[in-house]
Amino acid sequence: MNIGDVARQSGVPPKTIRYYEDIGLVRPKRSENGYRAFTQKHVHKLAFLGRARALGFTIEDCRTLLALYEDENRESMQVKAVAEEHLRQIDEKIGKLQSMKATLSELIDKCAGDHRPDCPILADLSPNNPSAKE
Amino acid sequence: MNIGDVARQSGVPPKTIRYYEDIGLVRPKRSENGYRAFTQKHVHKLAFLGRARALGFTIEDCRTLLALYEDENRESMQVKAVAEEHLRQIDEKIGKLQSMKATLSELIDKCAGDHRPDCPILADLSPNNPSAKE
DNA sequence: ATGGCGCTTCCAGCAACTGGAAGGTCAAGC
DNA sequence: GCTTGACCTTCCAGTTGCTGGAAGCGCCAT
Repeated sequence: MNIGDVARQSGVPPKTIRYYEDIGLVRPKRSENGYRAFTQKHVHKLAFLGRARALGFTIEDCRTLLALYEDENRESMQVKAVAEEHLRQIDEKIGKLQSMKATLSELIDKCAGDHRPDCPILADLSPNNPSAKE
Repeated sequence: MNIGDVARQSGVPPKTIRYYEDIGLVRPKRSENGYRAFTQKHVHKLAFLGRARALGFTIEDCRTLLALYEDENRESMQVKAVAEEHLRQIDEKIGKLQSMKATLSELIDKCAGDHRPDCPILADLSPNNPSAKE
């Protein structure tokens, strides 16, 4: 199977598949003509990767998950550990974003948004403002 | 003032200040010896940038905000517009992360996390799973 | 044989820094 | 006067995960 077919079947774009080969996530053989020769197994793997990435796992996480996926002797706690750590990272990101959102919303509320130059948003960003964190 | 002092006073690391000069956010003069010569105004600007970045504004947003900050004839609606657009982006990110979090939490809950290989997390990532989105 | 796709490689770029190497400067101490 | 060490300078590379584009083959149909 050529890269285009695999892309269609797995939902992972050709460019990305080549990149994944570069970093060793998939290792297709080559045909006589130099084309990458994929099997159904590769399609499978790539779809797996696509889903893991969609859940926000890093490439390194994906490498680990893929290895566990293919390891008959894995223990589900290994998988769970990776997922839990990832969940922590997500929570952290959400927390930061929500804190930004809170500040930003507040400032936006206070800003008249008219034709006058006075603006609480700029005032807050200004170092003259004593409400600086750190 | 040398870069180190400015870094201490503004909270922006020297490397970052040099980078900001590279991309034209600050334009310090140079001393005889080739050192960057900063003024209090630069400290001010850099602190402003530091805060804007901490609120998650992109560098391009920062460029815009800084220009508005220094423009006596700005209209607060211009600032507000930038902030509102940024808030939208943040909301979008939060939404995506929360959706990931929801899926991930669910899977983690379902996973025994023991010594057996069976794992709902891997099962969900597997393309054999019909619950695929997209 | 001529299109027009599809495949290949390699190089560059995105965002926003950050680390490190190689080297010049400056003030202090002996 | 010389060394030490903390600064400063520039430039290059790496981070994350692709994505776009150029140049150049292969393959199939007309």
